[in-house]
Amino acid sequence: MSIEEQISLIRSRWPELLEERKEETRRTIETLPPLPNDENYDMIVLRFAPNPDFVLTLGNARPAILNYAYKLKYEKLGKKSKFILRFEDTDPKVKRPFIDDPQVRERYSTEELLRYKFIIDDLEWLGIRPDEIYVQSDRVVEGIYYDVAKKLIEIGGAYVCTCPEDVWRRYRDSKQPCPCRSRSVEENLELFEKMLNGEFKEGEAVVRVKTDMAHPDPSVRDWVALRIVDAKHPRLVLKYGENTAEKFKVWPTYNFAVAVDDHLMGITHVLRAQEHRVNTVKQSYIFKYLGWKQPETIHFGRLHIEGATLSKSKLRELGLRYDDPRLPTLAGLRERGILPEAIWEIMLNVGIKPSDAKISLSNLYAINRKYLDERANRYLAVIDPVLIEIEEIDKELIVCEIPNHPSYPERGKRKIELNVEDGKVRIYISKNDVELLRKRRKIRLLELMNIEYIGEQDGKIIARLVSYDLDTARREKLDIIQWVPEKDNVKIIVERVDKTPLTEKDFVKEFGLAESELAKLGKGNVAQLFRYGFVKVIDSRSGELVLRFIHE
RNA sequence: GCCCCGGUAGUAUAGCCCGGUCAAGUAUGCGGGCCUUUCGAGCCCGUGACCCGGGUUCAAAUCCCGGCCGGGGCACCA
Repeated sequence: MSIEEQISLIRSRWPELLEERKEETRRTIETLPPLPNDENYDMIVLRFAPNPDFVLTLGNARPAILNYAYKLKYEKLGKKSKFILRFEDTDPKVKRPFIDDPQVRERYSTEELLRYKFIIDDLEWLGIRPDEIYVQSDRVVEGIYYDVAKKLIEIGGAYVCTCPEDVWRRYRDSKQPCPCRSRSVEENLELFEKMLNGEFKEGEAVVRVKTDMAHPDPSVRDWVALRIVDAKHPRLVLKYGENTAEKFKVWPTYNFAVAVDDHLMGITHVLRAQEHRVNTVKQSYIFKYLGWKQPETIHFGRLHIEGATLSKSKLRELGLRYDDPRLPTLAGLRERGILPEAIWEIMLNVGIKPSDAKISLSNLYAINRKYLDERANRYLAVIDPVLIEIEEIDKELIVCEIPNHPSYPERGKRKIELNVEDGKVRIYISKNDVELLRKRRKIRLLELMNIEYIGEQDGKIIARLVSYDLDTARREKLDIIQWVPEKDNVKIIVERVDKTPLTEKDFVKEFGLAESELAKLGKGNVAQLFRYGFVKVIDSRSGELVLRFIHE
């Protein structure tokens, strides 16, 4: 029955079913709740600000997609809107940029690494194209943060603190100001100049923002805006050479750089994870001192995925390639066969609510399957092949046709010819199905014929032809199984990753045979193997086809 | 320990701001059926949740208080 026929059947018999069905409430860009106070802005400016210390993970996809989704949403509503990509690479030591790793060096040119192309590629894959791109280490060289820091010192909003860290902590914990806090503006400017000139070593001087020494959260009390880091920034080394990189050792902290840049870039709305909640408070002091308008902020919960960590540092510790299909990096998911549409759907579905969300694998697969199903053609393949000889064939040659995709007949069919010798034809079936055949006795070979089990001889199964027609199989409710010709076939190796990330040291491999047509699919294409699952072609060079199992 | 933020079925989400139309919707999962030359897709049916206790109210998933549980932060990381 076609869908139309089914609907009309239901309509005639149970009309109330159709009428009472409530509308689906699937999340789309249109159904995202409006951003706070959006009417106060002529243009909505959003940003995604990753640290380029690794490629993007599924966790980063949430802020990336949500921010971009709002840009698209407001554009659709006829409002001007902008999406900025900003690389926050202001820690050359603890969070070194991921540009000197051999994995990226072999794939990207120096020019590309300076642009942190590996992240731009991840976004591109998601269909995200930033309107503007900034790199904070460039802005350090341009002196942007130093200028704002000077201004802040001049208006008495910041001071240079030369207390040793442990001494400062004691002041902080007892809510008392340290002696540095009362230094004159002139003194502070002079000391700051010395910091910039390299007259202090790491840890000897920092610029602190005057906040509130009695603030209930100790980390808010006179937080550090700039500090000295005794390491050459790898990106600056690559771009300008050792000597120049040597000169820039005063780096803004996250909160300072974010406050300055959010203002300078005209960001109107910040959508970020809830771990940044206190940072909004810290940053508010900068905005108040300088008379800037602080962006509207929305904090959403953290994202978890079943059976995997999304922590970049932990993922790096695994020592795998960043695009290993076992990894929940975007590059890994891409290799695995997960489609960007599926990631978008999940992120829009999870939305911007403040509670944490755990994505289950079965949910991810179900959504991905929906998109994969229409683009993956169907092929015959068997795992652990067992030869089966079918007797009593009454033809010289058997020709059958397999539809490329049962749901889309317009995609055509392909022919498979089987030679008959002495009234016998030989094919392979999966070891799994042998048991089925023994038990049920009769079985239908998909698009080929109905057979009956006779016995076993020299490791092969002996069966006989019952009939070719489908009606017999239907009438007798025969199981339908897939098969592969004895001669015209190709070896396959399927790599399976059922856990993300790895719990096994190696991939689980399954060996089998597929119809030779499958070998025509190029690397990177997806297929569905009948009664097995969706696979992606990862190598087809050596006569053996290497496939990656995506999911059922 | 201190400071924040959460808590709707296995999972995710809608509703909560502006209490009644919510004996709680949707997706996925799970169970069953139909359809189909796949264990895929599609269609149908079923399953299953408002953390607990008080309060306010004619009426609470929705408002208030307390508890419990979970998460995040407490860096010269981002």
